[in-house]
Amino acid sequence: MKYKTLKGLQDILPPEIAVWHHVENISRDIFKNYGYQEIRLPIMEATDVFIRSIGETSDIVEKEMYTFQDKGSRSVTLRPEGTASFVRAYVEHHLYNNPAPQKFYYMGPMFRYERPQAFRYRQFYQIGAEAMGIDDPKLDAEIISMISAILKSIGLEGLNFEITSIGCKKCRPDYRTALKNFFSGKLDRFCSDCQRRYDANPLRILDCKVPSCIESRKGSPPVLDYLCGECKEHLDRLRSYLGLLKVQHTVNPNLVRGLDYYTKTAFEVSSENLGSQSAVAAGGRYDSMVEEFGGPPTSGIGFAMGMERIIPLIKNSAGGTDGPDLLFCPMGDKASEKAFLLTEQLRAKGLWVEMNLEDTSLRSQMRKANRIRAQHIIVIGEDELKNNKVVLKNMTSKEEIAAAIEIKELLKIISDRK
RNA sequence: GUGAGUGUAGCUCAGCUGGUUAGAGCAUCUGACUGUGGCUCAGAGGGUCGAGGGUUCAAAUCCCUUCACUCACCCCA
Repeated sequence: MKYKTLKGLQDILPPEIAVWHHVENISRDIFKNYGYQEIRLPIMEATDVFIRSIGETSDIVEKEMYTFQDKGSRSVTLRPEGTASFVRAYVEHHLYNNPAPQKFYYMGPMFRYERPQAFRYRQFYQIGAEAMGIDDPKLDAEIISMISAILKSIGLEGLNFEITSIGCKKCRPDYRTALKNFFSGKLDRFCSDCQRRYDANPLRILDCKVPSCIESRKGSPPVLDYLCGECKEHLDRLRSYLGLLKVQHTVNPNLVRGLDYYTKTAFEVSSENLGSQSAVAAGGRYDSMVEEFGGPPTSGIGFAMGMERIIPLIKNSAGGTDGPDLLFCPMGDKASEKAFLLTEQLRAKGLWVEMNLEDTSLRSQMRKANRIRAQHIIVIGEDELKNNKVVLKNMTSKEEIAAAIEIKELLKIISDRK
């Protein structure tokens, strides 16, 4: 084999596409009910768009971006996630001038240069949404409830919703200092990654899974104790709204997002059935990114869900698809030409029509009709041409009906029996 | 970037401690008294056994190297 897909990329073939459409259609329907409109964004941006938003020290920026120079020597990057591009567009097109909240959704491929693994690809597809201009936690609750509605409608079970608050510009620095103070004396007890994290992003030490680090960080100051009044109230109200909407969830103070732009609310939806890549959807609030991108102070909240993680969770996803409404089985050149014409004419009338293009035995044509699940067939040969009559056979009921070789009549018979 | 596992037909795999033209099931195509399918039966096509090197009279099988894939760590959707 000469060529193969690049590592971590995959072809999605027709049988599976049906499931993708299923997920996409449900999402679109529910987004519509919640007032979200589709937005389509480029799959690459100036590299700075991602560095400035996701964070210089984040894993994504440090080692996972597909970055290259274009022919004009500009550094461009294939988007590793959707929100940064979205905020760029939001500011570029002054979308904040529309009545708040402005709500958008998108679906499309993202790119991260990681070692592929089960449910993890280098090109992966996300469905995401962003709601802008309102900092009331009702919006947080609404978006989490919407995710729940989508996933429930898709039919997923065994999902856990976790939420937390990671503070804001005002209170996070205090917490950061408190953490560093706590760790500073015993840094040698942590793994090399954590020692690096100490300077880069001490919050990530809380998420380390190395046993000695888990042990050594016991008694570290809890995030929630350091939230400012505003952040604390935000979280409390979010919880009460989620309760009102009956969205089951737990608070996980150690939930750490890999993106630096989050403020206040962060959340993650995980599945028990995905092995080690358990995150199905995740998101959070970002109340200062618009301003950092040159727009007016505007709060925002968004999420993304991973298609490759949702699709394997869908049960009995393999559905048998029907074949063409009609298949012509011509015998001989003359008949084949007539069938060729009729096929085109009936297609123009809105039917799915196929014909056997190879001159093989009727038996083999019938076999093929069966295999492609043709709903009806018409055998057309010398006799049929001479008499201007054909027999239309229903392949499931075996019922046969005589008909004139005439578009209107064929169309009517097939439409009636569909 | 680190660690482990696996590479034989389109797919799933068999091939024991090395021994003649490498197998099965499924799938594909064809045929079964010349124009009617799904079942059955018969047959056909399809593999440089991931690649390169080595040991041997002899390698899919043993050794080395390499590549690819998979899973896990890190991190994440």
